[in-house]
Amino acid sequence: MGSEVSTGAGRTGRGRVERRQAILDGAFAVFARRGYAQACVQEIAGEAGVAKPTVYSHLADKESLYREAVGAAAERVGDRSVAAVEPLRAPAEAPDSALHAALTAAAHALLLAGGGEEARTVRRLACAQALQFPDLAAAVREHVLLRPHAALADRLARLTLAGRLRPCDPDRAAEHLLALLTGPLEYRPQADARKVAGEAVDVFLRAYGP
Amino acid sequence: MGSEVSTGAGRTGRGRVERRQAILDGAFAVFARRGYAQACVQEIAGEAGVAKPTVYSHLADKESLYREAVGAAAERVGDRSVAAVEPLRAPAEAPDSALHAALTAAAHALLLAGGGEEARTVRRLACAQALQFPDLAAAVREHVLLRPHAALADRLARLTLAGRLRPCDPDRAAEHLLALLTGPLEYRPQADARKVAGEAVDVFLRAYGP
DNA sequence: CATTCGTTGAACTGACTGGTTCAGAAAACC
DNA sequence: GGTTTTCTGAACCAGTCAGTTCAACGAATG
Repeated sequence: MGSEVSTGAGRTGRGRVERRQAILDGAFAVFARRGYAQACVQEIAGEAGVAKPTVYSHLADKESLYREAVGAAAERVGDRSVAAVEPLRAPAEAPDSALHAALTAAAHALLLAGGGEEARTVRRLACAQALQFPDLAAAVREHVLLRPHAALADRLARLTLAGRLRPCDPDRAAEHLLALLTGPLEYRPQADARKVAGEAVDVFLRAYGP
Repeated sequence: MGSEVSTGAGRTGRGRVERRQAILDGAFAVFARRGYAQACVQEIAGEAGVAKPTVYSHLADKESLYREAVGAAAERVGDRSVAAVEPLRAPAEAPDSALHAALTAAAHALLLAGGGEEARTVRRLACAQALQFPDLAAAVREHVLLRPHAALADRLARLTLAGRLRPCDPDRAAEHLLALLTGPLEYRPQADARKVAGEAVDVFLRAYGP
């Protein structure tokens, strides 16, 4: 009781939240390379440079470890994806080549955010335990899939209204653009992101251009 | 040794292979609803209407059960997908509307084969244990993803050569069409397959039509 | 009828691991 | 330096489940 008065921080001077974060980071790393069932709490503790009881003093059990670690990562990925779409606020009077460039840039950023290592891992982990933790899978889906889709659809709607795209359902258009982006990665995981983005935008604009 | 002479069948008069198949079917069902770790061999035996030692008399261990069951299902899905593309051998002199119709039919069939319950389950199971059985994941990928892609690319190449599509890389075109098909299912799992297929082909032909 | 072979049910072993406990070490605080 | 608190390491408990063993059973077979 005395220590919190003196420092004002959580409990032990400095390092309460940092240590919790270290544990969550370790948990994510271990879950990523072992999967849920194979990961043992012992190893997570080691990864975080901490003893097993310490882990349990921060998170209730293995399940919480998983939920917190994966959920936080999903949020990060979602944030990055939404941010990638944000610059797509086209000034109405720009030429068509600028639209093409802006779209390509956004597509490329989106691909880096949604196809990167962390994003891939999050999707795999969520899918792997979808039966056991369906609510977590739903939350990940919300962050990683639906939020970026909604953000992109918003931008496309504005572009359509500005006459930069042929009249269309922006939700449908967003689905198609995202599919054109992420689909090729399934078939060629090693493909150059910039090239994939360029091709996707080309096809998209041929179909949805004015 | 004596019995095979008399009946000519595997071992016990009738039912050796049928029983093995029943066990594999049971295994697939149980793995599908529990996941690998949660599934216990006892339940698989029950699902197949058989005792636990009988299971082990047909397959070596739980891992084999998983590999055989998932592998066989992946092969079925792959076969169905390839068959869906097969009718796309367009007579060269047909009108463009016939191309559109044929493409839509193939797309719809492809969607039913690759987006159906079994296909989804196979993908989930393979992805879930990808770390533990990477070779199985690769095999599933081969059957469920790469084989249909190659078959479709073949058809698109012939169509391109016949002047029915604008000159393009058929591999890339196949990726894009498949992406347009399966992508929307990620965002709207309940969507009408026929509608999704129609929209995908519309977009595809606007971008790749002659 | 006697034999043979696969099936069955049940019990058993062995390994693994999540989660807890506890006494002692280390560090922060005054 | 003395006090308090957290962290550590190790042992421990309990539950689960893969895989095995075995005696009894039943159906074909001769």
